[in-house]
Amino acid sequence: MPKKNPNKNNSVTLKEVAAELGVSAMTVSRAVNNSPNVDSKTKKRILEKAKKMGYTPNLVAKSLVSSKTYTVGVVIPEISHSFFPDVVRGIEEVVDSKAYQILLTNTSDNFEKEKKVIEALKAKRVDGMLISSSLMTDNFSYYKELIKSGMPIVFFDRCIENIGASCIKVNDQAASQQITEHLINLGYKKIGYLSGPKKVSIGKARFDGFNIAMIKNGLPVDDKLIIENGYNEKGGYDAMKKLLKLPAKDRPRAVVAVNDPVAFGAMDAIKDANLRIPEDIAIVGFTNDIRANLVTPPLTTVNQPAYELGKKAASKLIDTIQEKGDLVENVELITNLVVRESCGSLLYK
Amino acid sequence: MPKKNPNKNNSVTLKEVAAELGVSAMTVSRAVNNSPNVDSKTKKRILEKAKKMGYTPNLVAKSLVSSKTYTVGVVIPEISHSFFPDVVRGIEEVVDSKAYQILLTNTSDNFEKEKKVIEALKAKRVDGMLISSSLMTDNFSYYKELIKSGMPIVFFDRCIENIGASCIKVNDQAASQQITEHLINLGYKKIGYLSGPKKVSIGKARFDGFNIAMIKNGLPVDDKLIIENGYNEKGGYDAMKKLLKLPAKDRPRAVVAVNDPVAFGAMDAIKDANLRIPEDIAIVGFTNDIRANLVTPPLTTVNQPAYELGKKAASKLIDTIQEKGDLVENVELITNLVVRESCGSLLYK
DNA sequence: ATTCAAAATGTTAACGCTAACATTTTGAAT
DNA sequence: ATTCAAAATGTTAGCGTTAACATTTTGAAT
Repeated sequence: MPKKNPNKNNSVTLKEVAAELGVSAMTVSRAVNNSPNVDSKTKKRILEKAKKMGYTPNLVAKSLVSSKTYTVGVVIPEISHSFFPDVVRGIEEVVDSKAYQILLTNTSDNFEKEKKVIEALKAKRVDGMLISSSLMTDNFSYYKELIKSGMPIVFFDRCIENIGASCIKVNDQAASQQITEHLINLGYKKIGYLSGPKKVSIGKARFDGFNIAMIKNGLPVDDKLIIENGYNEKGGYDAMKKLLKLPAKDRPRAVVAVNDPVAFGAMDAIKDANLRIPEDIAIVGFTNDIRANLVTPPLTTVNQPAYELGKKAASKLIDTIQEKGDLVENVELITNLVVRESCGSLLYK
Repeated sequence: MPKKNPNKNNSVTLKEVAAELGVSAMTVSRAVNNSPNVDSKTKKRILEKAKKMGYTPNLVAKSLVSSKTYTVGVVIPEISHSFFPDVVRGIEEVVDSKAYQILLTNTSDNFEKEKKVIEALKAKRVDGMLISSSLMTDNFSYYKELIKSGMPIVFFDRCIENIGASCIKVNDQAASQQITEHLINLGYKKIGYLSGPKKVSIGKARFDGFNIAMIKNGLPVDDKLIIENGYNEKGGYDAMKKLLKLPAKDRPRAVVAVNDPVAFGAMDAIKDANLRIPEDIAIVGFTNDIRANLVTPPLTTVNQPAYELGKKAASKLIDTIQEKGDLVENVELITNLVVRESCGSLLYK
C-alpha cells in the first residue's frame, strides 16, 4: 500500500519530468503543449519520459495562470424528468466538442439554493454559466450584478430577459395560446388552467398565452379555475384535486396544464375521481415529455425541442465566452402542437 | 461597456481587499475563512469591505495549494433515459450536502471517449470519480493504473469488480435469473434473450442469470434466440426484428430484455409485425424505467433503485476521499420483481 | 511601570504552470 | 574559420492562495 500524505496528491509535475531529463521545466511545458521551437528529438524524449512517469498536466495550475477553466456551470431546477436530461445531453454534446466540461448543479426550484450554487460556480471560476432560473421576477438585481461582473451567462428555457444576457427558449406564450385555442376550436368553453409559479418566466408566459386565447375568443377567465402549484406531477395532482372539489357544474370541461408533468399528475387525479379523459375532462400539456404518448390517453401537448435547445444554448455560451458574434441574443426555437387523444373534441356530437 | 482583457478575469483578490484596508493578505485570508486569532473588529471591517468590493474566493488558487477541488467526476454512458438521471439526482443530493459538485461527462457507451473524459477529469484534479463503465472485460489495465495512482474511484451499476475500487450495483445476475424463472413458471419454454454487449458487466451478469434459470429448469438455451445489440431502444428494435425474421415455428414465445429501453424497442418491433404482447410474444425488461408502467401493455420488469444507487455510490466515494471506513466495498442493492402485463401467462388456458 | 504569554498580524515561500524575456546552440552563408 | 540570424533552451516572476514561521500588539498579573 503506497503511503501518501492525505492532503497532497502524488502526481508527477513538469519539474519532475524536467529533472529526470536534465532539461528545464519550460522545455517540458513546451513539449507537452506542442509549442513551436522545440527540437523534435528533445520533444520525443520528453513525451516518452512524461508518459512513462505518468505525467498528467495540472489544469488547476494552468487555470490559475490563464484564468480559464474550460468548465461551464449548468444550473437546472431538476434533473429527473425527460426535459432537462435531454437539454443536458444537448449541452454536453456541444460543450464536449469544444473541449469544455460541465459542472452540473440542481436547484430543486429553490432560489436560495440557486444563489448558493452560483456562488460556488463563481468561486470555481467557471468560464460561463447556463442557467434555467427559478428566480422571482421581482429580484433581478442578483443576476444584473453577476452579468455586470463579466461572467458570461446564457439563460435557457426559464429565462430572465433583457438584463444583458442571452436567452434561448421556445415561444412559450404563443405556443400556450395556440394549444388553448386548439381546445377552444374543439368546442370547449369552460377551460381551467393548472399553473406553475407565475414568478418563473415560463409560468407567466404560458399563463399569458392562455389568457390571450381565452379573451380573444370571448371566453371568460374564471379565477376559480386557475390553480397555481409546482411544476411537477405532485403539483398537478394536488391542483387538479382542488378543481375537482368544485361542484360538478362549476368544474372545467377542459384543462390546460403548464407542462406535461403537471398534466400527468392531473390525469391521475381525474382518474382517481373516476372521471374519464377526455369524455369528462379534456386536458393538454406542454413539453412533449417522453411519457406524453404513453399515458392513457396519449397527451396532446406542445413539442419543445429540448435537445436542440441545449445545443443552441451551449453554442451561444461558448460564443459568448470566446467573444464571437453578437454578444446578447434572444432566440426562440420553434415548437409544434402535437395532437393526441387527451384533448378529445366536442364537435360533431 | 467595461473594457477587459479577454485572458484575465477582473475579479477582486485577497490582496486587493488587503491593500484597500492596509492589512496583509494573510489577515484577509484568515477573516474570510473564519480562522481563529483575528480581532473581531478587524474581521468585521474586512468582511464588509470584501463584500462591498465583490470579493469571491478563488478556489482555483485554493485548490492549487490544498490539492483538493471539492469536485467529483461522474462518468455515465448516457444521459437521457430515466435510469441515469435518477442516479445523478441521488449523486447530486449527497455530493451537494458535503459541499462537493459534479463534473458530468457522457461517454455514449464508447470506451475511447471514456478514457478521454477520464484523462480530462484527472487533469482537472477531481477529488474522485463515480464511473459506470462501458469497459471491455478484457482491458482492466487502464483502470488498474488509475486506481493505483491513488485516484478515489467508485463504480456504479456497470462495475469493474475486484480491481481495488468499490462497486455499488444491484444483484444483476440473481434478478435476471429471477425474472427469467418468472417466465418459466408462467409456462413459457421457448425463451429468447435480447442482450447488450456482454463485455459490459451488466451485460454478462444478466445474461448469466438468464442462462442459469434456463439450465436449472432444464430448458434449452438456443443460440439463435440470443441477439446481442446496444442498450437502447434502437438496439432492442433491431434485435427483435432479427428474431422475428425466424420462421414462425422457431420464434421465441417469450423474450427477456437486458433492460427496459431494449424491451421498449422490442415491443415496437413486435407491434410493427402485427403480433400481440403477450398473447403472441411475452416480454420482460430490467430497470423499471419511468415508462415501464405506461407502455402498452405495461412492462414486467426488475425494479432497480436508481436514486438510492446514486446516493449510495456518492456516499461511498466521499467516504473514500475522506478516508473513512473500509476503503473497498462491494454493495448490492435490493431489486424487486415488478409484475405487470407484458409477461402474460400460459397457465390455466 | 514592568513583564510576558497570548492574541493579532505580518512575511516568506510554495502549490504547478507559463508569459516574457535572456541566453546558448545550431548551421547556412560568407 | 568566422559571422549571425534563427532555433532551441533557460531563467525569472507571477497567477491567488495558505502553511509555517516571525514579529508586533495587547492586556492581565505583578
